[in-house]
Amino acid sequence: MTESLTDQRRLRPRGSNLGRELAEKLRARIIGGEFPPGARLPSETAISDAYGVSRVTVRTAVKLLESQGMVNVRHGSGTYVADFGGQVRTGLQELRSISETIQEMGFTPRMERYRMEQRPATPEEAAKLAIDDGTEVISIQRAILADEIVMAYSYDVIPSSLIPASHVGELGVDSLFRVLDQLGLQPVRALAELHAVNSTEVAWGPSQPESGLYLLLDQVHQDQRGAAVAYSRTYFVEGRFQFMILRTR
Amino acid sequence: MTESLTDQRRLRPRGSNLGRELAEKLRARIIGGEFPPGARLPSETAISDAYGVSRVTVRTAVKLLESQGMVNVRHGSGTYVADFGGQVRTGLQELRSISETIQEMGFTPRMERYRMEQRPATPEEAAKLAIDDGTEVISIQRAILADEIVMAYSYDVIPSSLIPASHVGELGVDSLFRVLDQLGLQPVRALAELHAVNSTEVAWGPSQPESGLYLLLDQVHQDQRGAAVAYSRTYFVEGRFQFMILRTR
DNA sequence: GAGTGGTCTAGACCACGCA
DNA sequence: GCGTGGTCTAGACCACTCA
Repeated sequence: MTESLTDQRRLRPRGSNLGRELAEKLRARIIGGEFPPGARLPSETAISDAYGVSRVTVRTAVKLLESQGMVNVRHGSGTYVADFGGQVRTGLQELRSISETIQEMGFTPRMERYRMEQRPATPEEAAKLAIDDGTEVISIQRAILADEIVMAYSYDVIPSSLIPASHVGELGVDSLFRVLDQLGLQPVRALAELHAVNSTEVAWGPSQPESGLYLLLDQVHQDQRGAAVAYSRTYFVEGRFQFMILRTR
Repeated sequence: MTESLTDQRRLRPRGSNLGRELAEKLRARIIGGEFPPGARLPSETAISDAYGVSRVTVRTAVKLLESQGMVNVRHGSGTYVADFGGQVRTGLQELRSISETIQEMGFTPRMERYRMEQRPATPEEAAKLAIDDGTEVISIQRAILADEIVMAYSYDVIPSSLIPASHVGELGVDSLFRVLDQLGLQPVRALAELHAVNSTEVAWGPSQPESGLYLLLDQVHQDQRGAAVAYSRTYFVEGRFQFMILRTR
């Protein structure tokens, strides 16, 4: 391996780090089929040598993959690729763009904006966003697709004051994360609530899921200073998106 | 600080580590009022000196506290005690007994065993528990109540070999965690999958929830060695139990 | 016993905030 | 400009698995 990760340090995108990058590369190799489910990854020292990074860095990468349910680590034995049956799978505790997640699992993400309007915040939205009742917000309804199949319907609310007119057009078309990122409002944490929902009023348009069964992720996104930047209710169509979480004591 | 954490290495309980211990000590000082909400903790180097551990270890401790919503870390400024308003908010990412959680929310937990049998594992169960097809397992169906209201219906499977006959009677009556703990099989991690479920076949007995809507926590509990000790499918009645999770980048 | 992951250290340099 | 947290390294030793 002649290409060292550290050489590219200056070119790295924001919010990235060597561990994260290494995790991406390993994930790509896993999805690419080089390491099929059940296969053992090279040892941590071997990976460390191959990529020219320290073992500590390798370990942060492996831990990330583990928390995403991508691999299982067995002390004294090795790190093995998990069997996630080709489904989109993601670790809940890590805040990431849905589009990114879809892409990394080897599918093509797309947004479809259904409706967007500017209106006063409802009391509930105002409470979630910690703004005054009736403050102007931009409300967006969009569908999130992977390979043209709807993964989720999302209802997002953002205080209008955060979005300059020049960027409004991108909302609901591009990834919400990407838009916020460009404005320096990258969410770094989200306080999320989980619910099961059964309703025919969530979806719109053609090809609505038959069951009407969703996993609702009700979350407030916060920026680095702890300020609320967005309130999202994202309804994931049950069975199309796999949420997992590594719970530890 | 004369008492160095590293000196006690041999006395440390299993499954612990310096970072976790340090987090406990810091948490105790925070709860004890030494650092009230909004206060800044000593710098990482200062803590590292005071406790005789490396800064890397301090950072793992601080990260743990941050993931529990105990502190907010601000780059270039410091680490501040969060204002958690007296509320006990149990995050999903932390593995705890449901009974314990119910108790901490001020309710009285109770188990109601509906059915228990010993039988060969189904292929799916065997796969989850990493045992051979057809290995004998104990299957338990129980309801978990808080103040006599059903919070969840749980379907648990445990390899028979793990449970001595003397403890079988407690299964499904006492907290599963407590029973496993007594056998030295305390789960330290669980790989959980989340699903929305709508079914009338989950619940039993009288006073079944009308909606049939559940949040399913499908999880494999593992002990310290990574061995699967139990496979649980717990159906939480939607709306009666609140799951929160702090997602971070 | 060889090889794997688990833990920890000391030290370096970078990026950010704040006065 | 100084102090803070953010990242990364090289190396050490321990605990575990498996042949």
